[in-house]
Amino acid sequence: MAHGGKPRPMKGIRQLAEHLDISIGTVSRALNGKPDVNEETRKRVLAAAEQLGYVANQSGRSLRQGTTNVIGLMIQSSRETVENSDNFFLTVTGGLQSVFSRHNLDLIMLPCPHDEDPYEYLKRMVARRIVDALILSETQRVDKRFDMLAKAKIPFAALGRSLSGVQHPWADLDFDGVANCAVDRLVAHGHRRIAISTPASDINLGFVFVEGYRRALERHGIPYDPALVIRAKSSEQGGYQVADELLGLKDRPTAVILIYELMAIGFYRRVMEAGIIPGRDVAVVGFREAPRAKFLQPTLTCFRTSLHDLGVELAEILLSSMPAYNHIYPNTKRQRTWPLELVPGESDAFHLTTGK
Amino acid sequence: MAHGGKPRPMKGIRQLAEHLDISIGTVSRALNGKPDVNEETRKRVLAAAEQLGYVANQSGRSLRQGTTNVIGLMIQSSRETVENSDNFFLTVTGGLQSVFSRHNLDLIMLPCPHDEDPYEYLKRMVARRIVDALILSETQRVDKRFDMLAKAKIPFAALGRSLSGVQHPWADLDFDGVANCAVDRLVAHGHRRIAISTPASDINLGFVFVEGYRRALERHGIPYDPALVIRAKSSEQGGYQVADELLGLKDRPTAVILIYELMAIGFYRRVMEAGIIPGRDVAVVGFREAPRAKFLQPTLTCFRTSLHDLGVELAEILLSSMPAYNHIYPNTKRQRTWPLELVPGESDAFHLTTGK
DNA sequence: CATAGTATCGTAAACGTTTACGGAGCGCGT
DNA sequence: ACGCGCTCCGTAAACGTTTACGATACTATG
Repeated sequence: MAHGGKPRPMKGIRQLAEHLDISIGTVSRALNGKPDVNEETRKRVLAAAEQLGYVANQSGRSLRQGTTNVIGLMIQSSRETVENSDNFFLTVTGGLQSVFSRHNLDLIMLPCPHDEDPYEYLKRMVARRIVDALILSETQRVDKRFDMLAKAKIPFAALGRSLSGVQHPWADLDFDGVANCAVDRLVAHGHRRIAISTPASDINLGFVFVEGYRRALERHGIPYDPALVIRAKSSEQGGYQVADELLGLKDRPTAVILIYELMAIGFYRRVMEAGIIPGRDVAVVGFREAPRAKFLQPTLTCFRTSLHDLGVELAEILLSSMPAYNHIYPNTKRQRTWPLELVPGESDAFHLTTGK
Repeated sequence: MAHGGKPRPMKGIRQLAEHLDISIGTVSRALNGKPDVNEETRKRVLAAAEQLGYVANQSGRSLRQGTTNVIGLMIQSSRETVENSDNFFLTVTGGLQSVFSRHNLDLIMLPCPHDEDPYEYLKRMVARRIVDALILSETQRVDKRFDMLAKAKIPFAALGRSLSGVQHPWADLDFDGVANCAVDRLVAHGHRRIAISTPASDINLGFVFVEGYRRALERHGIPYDPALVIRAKSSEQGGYQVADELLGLKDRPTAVILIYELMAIGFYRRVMEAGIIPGRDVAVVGFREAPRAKFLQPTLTCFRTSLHDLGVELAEILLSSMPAYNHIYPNTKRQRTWPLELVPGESDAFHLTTGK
């Protein structure tokens, strides 16, 4: 109240302290909710901080307590994923944030440049200590990043499984279950030659997907034919290419399972060029539901899920493995396959033999 | 060489210094390329740092020199954009990074949660001093964020224009030019009633787009009819809705300009439901080129550009307005409309009156 | 030889916090 | 009167850097 006037830009906690005629230590304690401070003075401090617009300098705080209150989500804008991944990550991000924000944690995205090795990039980010914990995506089959983070004792969780040695927390879409469900449905509709698409890179989800497919076939006593597993980019072009390859086979499949729903657009196009009509001559099942898949004709059979809720789950998994928070999120299951729900469409609604 | 063994995890510059038997100050100078250090010792220091995997702690550095070497790209995953942002941000990010990495600057993405006011979110991020400079996207017509950053003296650039008071650096797609070009082309093909779509929110690009359209019409002596400006979401559904609204008009337009190419999918669908064939009965022009637009039939006339290069330009614009870098990037033009190139398709290739 | 200049390095202060530690004041029971 | 425990607060050290400043050794110059 003494030297009134406009709230000048705060320089630091020291100014705030001498404005209040309290010691700097007490101010800090008051702001951080420490117990040994009079409730009355705490109110004063909080009010003054609010009024003067004081916010603790993150660098000072991090330096002292070795914590940043920031969680990093690493994404690799690899050439393949960059074509279709934005909505995916942004939606999951929404779920993550809804949990983190409750604990005053901020989420930042760490986009690894195309031309940099993801491992080196991550190492740099870790060394900089800009984040307290990490969420990794686009997990490789064997992923050195996990071992590195484990060794560096940085808490992390993965959006996607991996076969790495370390037992890490993760949440992942249930590729296995989807492949199973798709095969079951197609077999029930009379199909025996069923093709499947998988990403070209050695990202782990492709293996899980194909493995689920393989086991489902086995269950139905259908031989596994490697020629029916097509590697292609997860894009329209990829779908086009898948159709192209399958059309070239001597013994063509009667059904196909696509790992990404957008591929159906290209797939439809290519087979129609060959006079084959999806939903009548060939059955098509897509993976995730996307708004644009709704506009396909015939409508695409695919799988629905809430990526937002997946983000929520993943955030809780991460927090449960952070020492500072695992009392809030007790040791829940730290590895979670996220279910998807079948959305029947017209693209595989016919029965192969009866033709209806 | 003395106490050999595995490179233990570095604790700090101090350990590195005593490992080399040099003073901590010299080590710091050597690492940072300061002049007054022997080239020979510098080599030794760099080698040791590399070998021991030492990387400067960012908190300590930031605290001392008030700089973080991090640039933030703020994105708002607003409900509308999240559905269609596609690869847009990730592609621009690639361009940004290719420039920033040359200066040892890292880019992080700051995703503003749905439920938080972007202004408050930004204020918090600024107060935390986690970034040196900012790139703002999805600029509003009047955008308080600009004034705030200007007042706080945080360097920034915008991906998109704004009408705010402050004269800020920006790079933006040439919505104006695109609208002009599209109108010119359609008029040349005999059209006089031309509709246009614009986003529902008060994001600035919509205004620029429609304004360019209005002026182009004026140039051709065609009256501006507000009924032909349709507000819709930039998605397939939005395109569907645009077609729906236009079909309801008594005096239907013969051509439409869509602000987002994906809208064409929904637009095509709706008009075909009404027995109207795009490219024959109605002319369609889309905005940006996207892989999936290639799969439309008839092919969509749209506009191509390199979003990566736009990112490069934007990065340079930002650096040129940062005190520490503007000697490297001299005062280039700090406001840049980014050109797009027409990609003629079949969707507007016919002449209205001759019908060919 | 004295002096000035140069190249290289060490010392210590500073950046803004948090927190361990101790001290002052007070009430209370013996 | 004394000691004890409790509440509240001030002091100062520490986190890991960078950098202004001064110190040293050496070279060149007169």
